[in-house]
Amino acid sequence: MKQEAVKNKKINVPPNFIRNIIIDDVKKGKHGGRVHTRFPPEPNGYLHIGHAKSICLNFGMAEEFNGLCNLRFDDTNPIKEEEEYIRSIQEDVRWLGFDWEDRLYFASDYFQQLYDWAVQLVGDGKAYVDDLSADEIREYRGTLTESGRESPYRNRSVEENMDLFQRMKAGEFKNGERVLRAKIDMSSGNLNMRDPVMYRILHAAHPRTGNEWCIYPMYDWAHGQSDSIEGITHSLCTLEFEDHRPLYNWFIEQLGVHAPQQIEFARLDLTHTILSKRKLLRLVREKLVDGWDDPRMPTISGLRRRGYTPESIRDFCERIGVAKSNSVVDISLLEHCLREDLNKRSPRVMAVLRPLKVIISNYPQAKVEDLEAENNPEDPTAGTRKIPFSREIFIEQDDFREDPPRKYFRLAPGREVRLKHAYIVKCEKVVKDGNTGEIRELHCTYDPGTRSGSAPDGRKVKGTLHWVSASHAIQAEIRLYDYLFIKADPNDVPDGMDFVFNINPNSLEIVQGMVEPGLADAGRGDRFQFLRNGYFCVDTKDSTRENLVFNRTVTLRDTWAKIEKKIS
RNA sequence: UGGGGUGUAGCCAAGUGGACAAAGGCACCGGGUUUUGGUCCCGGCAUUCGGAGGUUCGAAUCCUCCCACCCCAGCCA
Repeated sequence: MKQEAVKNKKINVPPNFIRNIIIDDVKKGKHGGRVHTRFPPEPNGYLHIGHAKSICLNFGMAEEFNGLCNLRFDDTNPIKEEEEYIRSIQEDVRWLGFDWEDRLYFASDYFQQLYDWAVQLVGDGKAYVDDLSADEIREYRGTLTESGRESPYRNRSVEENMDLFQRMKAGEFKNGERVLRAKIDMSSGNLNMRDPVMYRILHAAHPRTGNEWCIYPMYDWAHGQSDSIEGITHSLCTLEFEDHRPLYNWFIEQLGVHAPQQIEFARLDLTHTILSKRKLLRLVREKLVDGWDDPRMPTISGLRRRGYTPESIRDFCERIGVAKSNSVVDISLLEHCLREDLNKRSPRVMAVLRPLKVIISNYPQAKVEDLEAENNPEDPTAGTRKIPFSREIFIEQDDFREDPPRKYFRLAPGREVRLKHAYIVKCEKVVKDGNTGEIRELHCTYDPGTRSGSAPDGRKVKGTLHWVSASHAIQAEIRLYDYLFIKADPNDVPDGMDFVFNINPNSLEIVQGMVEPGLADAGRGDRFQFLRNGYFCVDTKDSTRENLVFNRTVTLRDTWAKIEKKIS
């Protein structure tokens, strides 16, 4: 039995090329068989589902091979980085279920070491101070097809470079006046090797180091060396860094320090979603959404507020695999993982989104019955609860059709339907507004012999509706979320337009619904399945005891919607 | 003749010369169960691996050429 479980676990974890490399390295005893990874976010925005892929990979590989995974902030650009992001990123990684223990690091922790190493390279004649302006450096760099030219300052003496670099650090020069560059090869086909900038002058306060520094290392100079300092064995990053790898290796080799192996994988892309930090920032800044944690955002905080579980996100990250081809994952896979998890764990509850009053004419005026309802058919241990039933109830407007289409087996004039956990009722009369013709209420009769829903005569009733007792139900604000972008590819826009063009105008619809009375005690963040509707959670920001607010996490699969679409 | 990558079903993705007339998942399409048109269960869904040649008894896997797409010219990461 146990063996089977182990086997099943193995089967469920799809192999990927990174795991294969690590297995191989461990087998060969590389790095003493050690596995040490890191998740290295830049604190310039909130984490999103794409980062979750990287987090799961890095922490996952470490866990699988009894290794370690660090959390390291790549905070080398004080102009873009903020404390708020440092805070939120930690919260999100933790919420996803990962633990960096005492290994919280910052590239800025290594500024002094990085500087000392830079001095070493200057001393070795492998780095030089360049006085060219940014524009000139670009010109000298050449183009994709033409070789670059060497800077006139490239062959300064070690002494002069040393002096200038120290003065850069001392704050003698203004922003942009000079940079430190590695002396590599201006004719390389790889632009990253054409004397990359290592340090730029930035007279800006850093969230962590304050005004201690006015020169800041560039990514290429900081990242690999940080990896090395931390003893990272496998430095996993995304595809766009593939042609930085030669530079990554070059620095490590010049320094002769511990050499981590950089391995690149394809970043996640999702349909109906945008995962560019720049674009997400724009949605926030232009108030096209209600902040980073708007439930329509693909950010971890948005998904959390929407009602996603960390388990479902981790499952998703496992299922999409890890490879090197650029791909766009269908968001329905994410939703599938979500539903699968929520189905197992969510208590069922009845809530009517768009109420239609039903009067059960043959039910006694003042009578109230407490009916027993199971909390979760998927989980027998979830128990049961009592829900009140009375003469006047609300059902969903969608559950009644005056002129029902084919295959519709909900309520219609003269038809019978079962009320979940209650009785079979029959629609006797439709009451309409005299002026508008709008359906006001329904008059039904119930069959007292069908309590709990089954008929003693054995007659079959196809439809089962959810409902709430009108006088007992409580009102709640229900926020119905849909995709933020109408098109699978939000960037597919007419000439001159951008992704904002594809924002779904109906991504949020707010209704005042009626929910069963037991929900009065629901606390922020609690998740439920609203029977036949979907999964909902109590909003963590706006919900109060007096004014319950629910977010729709995801709908239930809706076979009827498909049938209806087909027959119409 | 710039460099670096990738191409397996609508979408992800295993597979790295022989038990492959190519796993698995999502989506989709049928059917069954069902007091959620939910869940669950069963079945279908690539004679073919970007294309063309070649090597081999045997190729998605090796070789050659070609095609398509992605990334790189920040003192961003």
